[in-house]
Amino acid sequence: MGAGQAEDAARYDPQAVEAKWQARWEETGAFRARPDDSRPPYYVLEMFPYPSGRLHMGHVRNYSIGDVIARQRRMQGHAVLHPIGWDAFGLPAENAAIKHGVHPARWTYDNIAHMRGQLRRLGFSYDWERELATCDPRYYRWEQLFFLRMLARDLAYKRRSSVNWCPTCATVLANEQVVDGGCWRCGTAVELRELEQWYLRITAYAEELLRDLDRLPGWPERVVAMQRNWIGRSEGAEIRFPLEGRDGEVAVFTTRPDTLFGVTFMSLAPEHPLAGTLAAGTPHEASVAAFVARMRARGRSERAVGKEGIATGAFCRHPLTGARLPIYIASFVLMEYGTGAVMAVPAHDQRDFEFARAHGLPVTVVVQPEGERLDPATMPSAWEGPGTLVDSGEFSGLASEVAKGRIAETLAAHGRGGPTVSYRLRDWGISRQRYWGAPIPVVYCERCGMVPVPEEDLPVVLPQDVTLSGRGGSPLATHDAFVRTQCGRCGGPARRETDTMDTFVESSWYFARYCSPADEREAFAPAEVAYWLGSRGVDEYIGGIEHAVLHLLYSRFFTKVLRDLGFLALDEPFRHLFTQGMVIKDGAAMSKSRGNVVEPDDLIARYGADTARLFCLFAAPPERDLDWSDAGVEGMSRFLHRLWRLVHRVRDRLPPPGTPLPPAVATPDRDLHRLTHVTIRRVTDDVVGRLHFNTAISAIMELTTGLDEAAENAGGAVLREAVDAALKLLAPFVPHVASELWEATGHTTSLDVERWPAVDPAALVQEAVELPVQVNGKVRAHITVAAGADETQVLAAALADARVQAHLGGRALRRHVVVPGRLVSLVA
RNA sequence: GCGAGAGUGGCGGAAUUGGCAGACGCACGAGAUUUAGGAUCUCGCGGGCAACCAUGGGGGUUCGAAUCCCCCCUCUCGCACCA
Repeated sequence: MGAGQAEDAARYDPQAVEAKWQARWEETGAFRARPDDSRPPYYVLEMFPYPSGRLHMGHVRNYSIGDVIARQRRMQGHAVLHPIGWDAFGLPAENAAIKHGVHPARWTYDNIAHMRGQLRRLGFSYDWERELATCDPRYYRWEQLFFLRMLARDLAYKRRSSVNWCPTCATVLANEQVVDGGCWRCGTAVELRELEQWYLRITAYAEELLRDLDRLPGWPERVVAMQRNWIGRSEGAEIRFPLEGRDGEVAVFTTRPDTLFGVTFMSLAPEHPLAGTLAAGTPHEASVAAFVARMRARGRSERAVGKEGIATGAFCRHPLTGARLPIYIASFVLMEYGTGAVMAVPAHDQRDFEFARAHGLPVTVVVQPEGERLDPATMPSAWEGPGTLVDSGEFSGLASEVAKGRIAETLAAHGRGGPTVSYRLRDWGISRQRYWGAPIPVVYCERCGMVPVPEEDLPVVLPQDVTLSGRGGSPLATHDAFVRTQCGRCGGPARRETDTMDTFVESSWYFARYCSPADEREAFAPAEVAYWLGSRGVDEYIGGIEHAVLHLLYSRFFTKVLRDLGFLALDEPFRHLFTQGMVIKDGAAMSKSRGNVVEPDDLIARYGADTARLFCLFAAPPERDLDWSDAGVEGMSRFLHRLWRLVHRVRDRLPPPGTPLPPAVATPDRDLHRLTHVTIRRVTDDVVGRLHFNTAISAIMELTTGLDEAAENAGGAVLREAVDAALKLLAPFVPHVASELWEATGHTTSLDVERWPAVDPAALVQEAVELPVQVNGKVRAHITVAAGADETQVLAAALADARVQAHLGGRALRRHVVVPGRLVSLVA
């Protein structure tokens, strides 16, 4: 079709427009982040993706949200750091290698290349020069350094214990990575295995991690709550019960020291060290060993049914009364919590109660609730509430709350325990028996034992030439050239550690590395870190809620460790956290098995990136789940086409950019002028304050509708102001089409660096306002009064209205309320 | 059980501090234009003929409640034998 220029311009072609602007941004390095002391810094970060192969709509939404913030803050005059990278280690790469014979590195970097292309095609304003991949030795060498420094400070250590084992992934999982008794990645039921593992001492920071949650007002409450629960601080007492007839004691943790005189037996976890030894050489030995073996074979969730147990035949003594207490092994006692042993008080703990009834053990009531008398013989369940102590020696008669402290003190005086605090949080197990991860930089010397790799020998590079069988065991263990090495201390023969680190370690500090991703001498260049992170941390961190106690807890821990190691001057990594909702279609999350996946590539090919972004931002406020709607996408596309036509229709009437408004905007133009500034105010509030992009976009839509209606008659300068404002306000959402129209309306500057429009309060002033009038609580009329009218005038106008008169029906006015600018309320 | 959040038209959602409930978009209906359109434009669009009734249900506070208070129901998410 012999298209003239006019026809070309009249047609919005997103593909062409987007290609043009993406090329220009790349040429000019428009989004390069440089510290600039004349500007306030702003660091906006989205959780970096795992390079799974392709983006999904959740990514598009996540990164669209971040990009609006980045672009808007830039226009507000901030120097903005908006980086992107790849969480590139992990099991899928290794599984793909086993299945398809591709090397994990190849698979990973191919995926990165493809996904990088997708991100560029969406027009996100990243500083691509800061892109990093965690599988790059130039990245993980610093992680190995942190590990060595942690090792030197006893914040990293190795210990043998029972750990969560995923048989499908053939590796160990941290407690945080076990979800409902299954693997967080594949869902397979987790088994317990006895293994020697590396741990990071996150428990040393339990108190600070908990306390500083109060310093995170910019975090969603529920994430804070989840972390608080996860850390699980509880105050109570440690109490030690001496064993009968042998040396040693059983230590327990209890939150109810007040019930100490109600203890009738002891319960140990099957993994408790005493579980194997107490019955040794007695008639109980075989049955206890069998029970322990049976329990150990069970996973955590299988154990959670029923209250099984067995007597060891051994006894301990009550620390205050000397009473003889039988020791049991019980299925429900967890080795990971407290001391792995529980003092059983059946009258006042439901679990102990059920166990006692099942095993015919005595029940002793020592706390009587107010207005009730518990009878051990007939009570149907334990009384776990407060009350008055009975049968508790010198403590009888005390309120249970008071008795807690008294008994704990008395125990301390007798050297049998004392007040203490227990946490649910366990140390973070980071050993993984897999290949595609960062090597743990230690060696095992025949002479010196475990020896850290000297810092100057870092990085310990992951070898490329491995065979991945998928048959379990760390693949590195079979790599002779890797394993065989020299001791860094004595130079003798040594074996390398063949476990790799949990990939959550890499993602715990990447946000800081973005400050100086290419620095070869230091992990974090001080000047860059001081500027971008300072003591504030990331200004806005955006991602899914699923990492509430994984990544987000580990990152907080790492930040505090790096601070204490002198790498950062930061207490908390993320000043403000934004958790976006999921993308839902047909009532469920998009997934291949459901067949409800929308491919970003298809969407972009059909409508362009601007439409894809706009829909993600418009369909719901970002913290809520987003219901996908193909028709809704059409609507967004229509809006952009309409905008395009509108701007091209009016562009010939626009005076040159920068034409000043007349000193006083005259009446027919006032409405558009006012609408422009009302919109600026609404959009600014929504984007800066609440991050409610859906309402910001609808406000801009209203402006374009108003513009459309006023276009024929509006004066040039006011029209220019409205068009410019609309394009600037749209720039963060739909940067390509906004830039193109900006250029089409005669601007020679780049829209990306334009200043965000400011509200002119004078423009908001109205000459007359319409007010609703309520009579006895119902709106009965509308009156128009001068904007500055005082209460008397407004009331007079309301009473003069015929409909108001009719509804008053001649009755006397009993009361009136005039809210200036809002309404009039009359009571008759 | 504990913790967090949500419940508003046919649908997604709006109402920022108690002040005109339903902005904006979708879907739908009518019309215009068009060779045609799943393009574009205009109008309409919670229910009810109306008085009125409507923000999960029931009470309350108030001149006025989607919004605040009390009780209840439903749904989503997280944690859960944590001693």
